[in-house]
Amino acid sequence: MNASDKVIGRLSHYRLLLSKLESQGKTFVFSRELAIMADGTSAQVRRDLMVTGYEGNPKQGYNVSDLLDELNKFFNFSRGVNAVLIGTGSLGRALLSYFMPKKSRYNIMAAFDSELSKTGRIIAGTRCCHINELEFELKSLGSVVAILTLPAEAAQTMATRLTNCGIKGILNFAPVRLRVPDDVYVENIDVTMSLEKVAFFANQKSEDREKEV
Amino acid sequence: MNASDKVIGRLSHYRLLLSKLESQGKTFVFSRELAIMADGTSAQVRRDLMVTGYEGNPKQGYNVSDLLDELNKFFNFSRGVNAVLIGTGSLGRALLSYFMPKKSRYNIMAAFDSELSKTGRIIAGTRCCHINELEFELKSLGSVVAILTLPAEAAQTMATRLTNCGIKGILNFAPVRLRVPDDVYVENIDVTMSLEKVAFFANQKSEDREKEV
DNA sequence: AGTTAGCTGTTACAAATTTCACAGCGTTAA
DNA sequence: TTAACGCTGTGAAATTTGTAACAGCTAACT
Repeated sequence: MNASDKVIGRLSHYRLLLSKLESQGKTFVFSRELAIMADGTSAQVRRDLMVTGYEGNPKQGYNVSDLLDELNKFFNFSRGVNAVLIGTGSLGRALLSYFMPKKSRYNIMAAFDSELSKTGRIIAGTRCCHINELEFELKSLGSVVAILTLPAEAAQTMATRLTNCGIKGILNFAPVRLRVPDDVYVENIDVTMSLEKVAFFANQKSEDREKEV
Repeated sequence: MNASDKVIGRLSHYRLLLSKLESQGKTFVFSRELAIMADGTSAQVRRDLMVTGYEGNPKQGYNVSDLLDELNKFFNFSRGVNAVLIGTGSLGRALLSYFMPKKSRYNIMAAFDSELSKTGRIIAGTRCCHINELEFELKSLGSVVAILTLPAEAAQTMATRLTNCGIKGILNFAPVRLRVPDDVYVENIDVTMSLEKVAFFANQKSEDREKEV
């Protein structure tokens, strides 16, 4: 099975929508309804769901709970998602509170920082270790993904260290494209770039409006 | 001129790379070099740069400063990017420090929150107003984009309020697809979805590796 | 001045992604 | 039981996005 990046992103979104619907007590949902919530088309929803193998019912649509189970199986998150976070600057700390350990399926097992003043503490329920202990800690943690919230200059070095430890997935907030082996997946979130995109298109839309008048 | 979302994103990235190169004293750069830094191909770089109209030199490549100027002109950020931020939770505050007012070209003019306890203060150099003052404040601020860092439940209501005020661009961190008029651009950053993508592909890559053996 | 090497700009091609369209099916209603 | 409706699953078309290839040019060298 090979699904593209985009399909996986949307499936994750459908998963979220379905869990909302389930908690609202809805038992069946049509592709069209999901499409509206996900800002897509019904054909796209159906096509995306094909990769999971789950089949809907021509009259009732999709069974919310069953499809949700199927997606959870598909994502294979039975034991939740385990991660480590590197860099406890303001963004790193914000993510630690965001994924605060409790009912969430996302567990940040440990945070790391190079500044001694920040280590040895608990931040938002997560223990913060010195970066020197990275390799040692990762050995006992097993399979995890890494969240990189550190300055651009330090990101590549850290990515290399992480891949050397066998890390296969990195969520990178540093505005740098990381060079990693083929068997490692990197997802970039570049807030500045996104903001510039928004500003650009906002500008453009304003200008379009002016022209029309 | 109509450039796609993706092209604009990459141009923004080139802009960042060029400003780094300029500060390093590099005067000329080849499409191939930019491609390596941006994790793309040289053809794509050249193709992307076509939309700006700037032309390079077949022997020396692109003049770093000139191309940077051209891109700044293209993005029309001469007076910087002005934004307001809605929601001063942990993520909102992290972004306020990230875009801390100083040499940055990104100015968060004001932050808003519905909790009275958080308003009337200065957070990371940005004054925080009560959400009731949104419409009033926006009038005096002129053209800005909005950054939404608030709970999913509140996002749609706020998006509607913002578009009613004439906002044309929204950077949305809430895990909801916003319904806005056609002349408003929305860029979504969904950290949870991105993390799930990373976890999924990391899983897959690990499995692929096991099969090969 | 003429030649050469190698990069750019751009067109043509290829791949990926989305949308269309419709056969087939399951439920409902008569 | 049968008929009808309307949704799903999916092959095929359309669109979008990325890649390849090459003519043309410019600096450097003879």
